[in-house]
Formats: sequence, C-alpha cells, structure tokens
Amino acid sequence: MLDLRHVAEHLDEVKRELARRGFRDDALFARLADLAEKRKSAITTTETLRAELNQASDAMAAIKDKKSEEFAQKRAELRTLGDRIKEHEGALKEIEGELEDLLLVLPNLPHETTPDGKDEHDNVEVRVVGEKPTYGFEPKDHVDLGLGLGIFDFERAAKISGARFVVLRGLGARLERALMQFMLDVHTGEHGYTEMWTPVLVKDTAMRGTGQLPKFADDSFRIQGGAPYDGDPSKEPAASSDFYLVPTAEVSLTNLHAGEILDGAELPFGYTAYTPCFRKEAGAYGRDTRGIIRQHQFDKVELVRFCTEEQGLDELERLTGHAENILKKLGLHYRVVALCAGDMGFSARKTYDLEVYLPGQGAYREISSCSYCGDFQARRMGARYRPAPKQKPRFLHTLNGSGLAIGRTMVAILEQYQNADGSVTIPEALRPYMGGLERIEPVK
RNA sequence: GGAGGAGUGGCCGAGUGGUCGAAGGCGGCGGUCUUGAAAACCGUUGGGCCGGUGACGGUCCCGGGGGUUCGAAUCCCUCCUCCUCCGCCA
Repeated sequence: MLDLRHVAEHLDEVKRELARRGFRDDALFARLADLAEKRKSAITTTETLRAELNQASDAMAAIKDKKSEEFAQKRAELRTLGDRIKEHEGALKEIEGELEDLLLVLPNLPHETTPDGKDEHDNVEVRVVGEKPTYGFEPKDHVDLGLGLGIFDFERAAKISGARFVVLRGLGARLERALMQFMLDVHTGEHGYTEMWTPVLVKDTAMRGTGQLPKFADDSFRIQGGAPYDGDPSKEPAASSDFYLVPTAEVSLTNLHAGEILDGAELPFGYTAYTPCFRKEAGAYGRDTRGIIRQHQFDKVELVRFCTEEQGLDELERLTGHAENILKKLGLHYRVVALCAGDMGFSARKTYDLEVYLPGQGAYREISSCSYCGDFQARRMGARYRPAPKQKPRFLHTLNGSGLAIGRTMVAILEQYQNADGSVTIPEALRPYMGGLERIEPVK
C-alpha cells in the first residue's frame, strides 16, 4: 500500500510512476484526491467537537451534586453533542474505508532503477552464468525424460486430482525431497537464513498483507469456512472466515512480523521455508500444459528478508545472489534478467528473474523471481522497526525470492543433465542427498 | 465437541463509571557516585492520526468489533486468543 500522504501530496508524480507499469485510472486518482481532502476536514470537525465534549464532561465531574438542576441540564445538552459527534465519526469512517479500498488496489511504485517497458519482451538481460550445454544428440524435454525414468505419473495424478498435477514416483519423489533439503541446508548454513516451518492455510488478512488480495482473488484457492473471524466490520463474517492456500511461502513468512515493531539493530535478517504452493493458474489456459512447469500444487523453498530503507537495494542483490548460488552449486546454466516496469508483480519495486536454460525447449524459463518491495507490504500489514532507541518507528522494507522453485529445478536438472541413453546424471552437490546415487537410469 | 478461567504499556502487575495513557516493580536509556564496574540515588522511557517551521496543542488506542452513558480500561453484547478439566483424534 502506498502512503496516503505521499499520494495526495504528489499525485501527478505517483500517476506518472504508476503509468510506467501500465496502471492508469484517472477517475480513481480524482476520487482519491477528493476523499483525502474530505478526510482531513472530517477529522478536524470531529476532533473539535470531541475536545468540546471532553472538556464539558470533565466539568460535570466537578459538580458535586449529581441531582442538581444544573447537572441535569448540562447532561441534556451534552447528549445532543454526543449524537452529533457520532454522526461525524460515522461519516469519517466511511471516507477512510473507501480510501483504504482505493489504496489497496494501487500497485507499488517501480524503482527508478527498474527499466521501462511494457511486457516480458522489454526485460533486460543482466548477466548470463555458465555455458549453454551442448549434446551430441537431440535433447529431450523433461516429460519424455521423466516418463522414461519412471518418475512421473500424470495419468494417475489426473485420476485423483485432474489436470496440472503430477505424481512423483520412486527416485523422482526422492529427488524432490533431496532438492528441498539441499536448498534449506545451503540457505541456513551458508547464507544465514533462519529456517521456518509455517502454516500454508492463512487468513485473508495475511493475503492482503503481501498484496495477493484484494486484487488477485481469482488466482487463489479459497477454503470455505474455518478461519477465525477477525471482527472487521467492513466484511461479512462469512467472507473473512475463509482460509486461503498460500500461493507462495512469501505470504506466511512476510506476515510473521505484521503489527510488530522490530529493533533496527537486528536488521537485516532473513527467513527461509519450504512449503507447498497452490495456484489456480487462471488466465494460463493452454500455456505450459505439458509437463510440470505450471502446476496447481508445487514445492518451493522461499527466501524472505527484512531490512531498512537504506539497505533495500543492496539486499536485493544479496538475496538474488543467494538464489543464484543454488543454481551455481547444481551446475545449471542460467541468466538473470531485470524485469521492466510493465512486467513486474503488484507489490514489487524492482525484480530480478532467474531464468534457467531448458535444452528441451531451447529456451530460458523462470525458476526464481527476486523482488524488492520497499515498504509497500510492511505498510499493508503494519510491520515496523525502530532505527535506534528513542527514534520514531518506520516501516520495514521487505524482499522475497524463490530459492528455488523445486519442480522447475528438477525440470532443469533432467534436461541439462540428460545423457544419450535417456539416463540423467545427478549433480554432484545433490548426491549426498540421494544416498550417493550418481545417475537415474531409464526403466526397461 | 462440552465445562470453567483469563486477556492492561518491552515484561510483571494495580486499577471495577469521572482530571487514568493508566500506580508500583522489572527491563531500557541518560546522569550522579566510582580508577573501572556493580550497588545506590535522581531523571527519563508506547503508538496512530490532525494542526503547527518549531516549542507544542488536539484526538484516538487498556485482545478485535459493536453498544449503554454527559463520561468506559472499568457495565452490556459479540468475536478472537491463551490456560485448566472432560471427550475425541493424526
């Protein structure tokens, strides 16, 4: 969420910056500016009346004889005043409610270092790491490889769950588990992250905190009933008592510090967690229907960092490096691209995508997305830090990135490490996690 | 699922209708003392919003929401969370 004050006082600048990412809505901005004005005057009015009432009430407390004529008369007077205050407060509440609704649908401002551009074609390649592997044969894609190895079972997955699901069998399931362990060990052991294990069923407030709601409700799986009603009067109890399946552990991890004030001396720090992730993939009909690139349920090890405003950009480089380190250790060829303003996610100010090379497709595909969100998420969830004792709290700056998406890592390993006979070599770094296994052989 | 109990400032804890944003203690910070430290003593120590260049003023916040009242941390309703006991269970 953007700062109301900032938006109201720099409206044209905000409009210009949001236009960079393709967000244009003059009517919304006009309404916003109007409401911001109304809010101020409504506050002034109610507070003036309040002050009057408080003063008069104190005076009544001083009257000794509560049965006197004077007392009764004052009471009658103040009753009217109280009613007026309630009216004004109701109006103010309505204004603030509408303002918040508007602010919640505004995306984050792109950082000045984020390149201009409309869509993925305008993304900027930052660096290429490793060499594009060459094969003395026609490389297969991960589906043919996985089926040949007997580690994928799409038919049985469809039987129990439908399209966009997979069952991993034998060494495939083992590989999934190995990757999870390997990634968590590297991030905790070498990059200083604290390992967390979190719920994956969260309340709507958590989804709002990181920016999935209210705008992207259609992309999320919603579980009817069960969640505690938080007493938010702007919503029906039924609407807010649903759980959501997290689309990424970013939701669980970042919201951990909602409503808190952290000690600035602790910053920066990071959390890592393995969780399953759930996405409807609405609007992706027909895309990546083959294989396990795009599933309704997938595993991911996530990285989340909290820092100060000053640390933000450096932290993005650092976090991106941590995710890259996994690819490097696995010996996977990849490239880093800076997303252009038009291709960035809702909550991001600046994003690097890590794209791993897939010989089966002859293309680079996203395997991690590392974003710097500034104070956008922290303001939505009220997560702050105190820079130094006695200083005023400020909103935290948050970052998140996949480290990495496990299914896509498996795809990359299968494709990049494939051999002419259809076997797949296990990257050395992973062998300790695979019981020393060096390669997976095709089934007869 | 059933029956009870409780939620107050960083923490502990008092407050049961009126100058209470809230006693007291601990912790934190600053100071006195000390060669240094401890102890002791003194002072200080929440957040949001509105106005003001500022000193500061106003207002709201005692788990969340709503209500009663001239006035609520204190009374009522409701939700949430935690604790104890019973039942059930991976």
